[in-house]
Amino acid sequence: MGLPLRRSKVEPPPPCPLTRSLLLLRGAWAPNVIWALSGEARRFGELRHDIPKISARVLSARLRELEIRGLVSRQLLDTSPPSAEYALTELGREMMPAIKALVAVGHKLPEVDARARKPARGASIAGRLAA
Amino acid sequence: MGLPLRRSKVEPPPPCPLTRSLLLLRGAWAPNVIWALSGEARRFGELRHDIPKISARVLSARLRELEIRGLVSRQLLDTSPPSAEYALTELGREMMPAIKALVAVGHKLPEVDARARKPARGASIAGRLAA
DNA sequence: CGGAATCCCCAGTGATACTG
DNA sequence: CAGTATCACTGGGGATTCCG
Repeated sequence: MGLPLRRSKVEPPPPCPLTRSLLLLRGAWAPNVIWALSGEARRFGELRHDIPKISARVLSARLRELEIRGLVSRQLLDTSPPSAEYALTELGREMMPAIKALVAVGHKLPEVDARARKPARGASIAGRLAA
Repeated sequence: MGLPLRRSKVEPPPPCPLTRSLLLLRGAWAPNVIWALSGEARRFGELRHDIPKISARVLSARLRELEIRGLVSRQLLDTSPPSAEYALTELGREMMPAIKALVAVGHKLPEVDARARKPARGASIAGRLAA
């Protein structure tokens, strides 16, 4: 799979129906970027400000990926100094209801520490749930 | 390294409304696991068979995490040899419509190579879209 | 059979500096 | 302001092995 150069040695999981849409939400910062764009169009610098701690490198990468995947549009503004404006595409706006449905269910989830992925030795599930 | 400086261990991104639900879909195999459970209850070995190539280690980790997060229930069956049965909880079933909405939008997405995240030098976006 | 412990690798991210 | 180049590090995941 892949462009001529640099194939990944790590074989990806077989795709499931969810795969296509989840590709958009992959990456630690993708959700924040999409959410920040769910309102009105934003410029690069605005996004950096809206999403504290995100690095320019990652923001740039996620925006470019979302653009390639058809969720985000990029418009170079002929201003001085130059600026760029990002917005959700039609497809991007179509996806928002699905996203919001997910958010709604998320609110009903029990609060669990992120470390749930890294089970402490000897700690029982009950213990972690009770904490 | 010198002294035990508690160097920042990859600070997680600030949470956004999506974060909570996306924690469930994190990990390369989580979508497959959830999808495999969306029908009827399955045993550990059945899941390994349903999800080709998944390692026991990862399947176990994802199931445990989903259990902790309240999406999946685990029932130890008192059989011989011992077996375990996994199923979506009430909350898990509540999440399925949201998931399916996401799947529906996914079908409308343009087919883009997974390598979109690793832009090749000099290759234009248009070029990758046309490919 | 269901799962935990160990070892290793690499894709994604952060930090910083630099360019247009 | 809007990105890109380079380096270093981390932890998720694969493979294998061992346990109840």
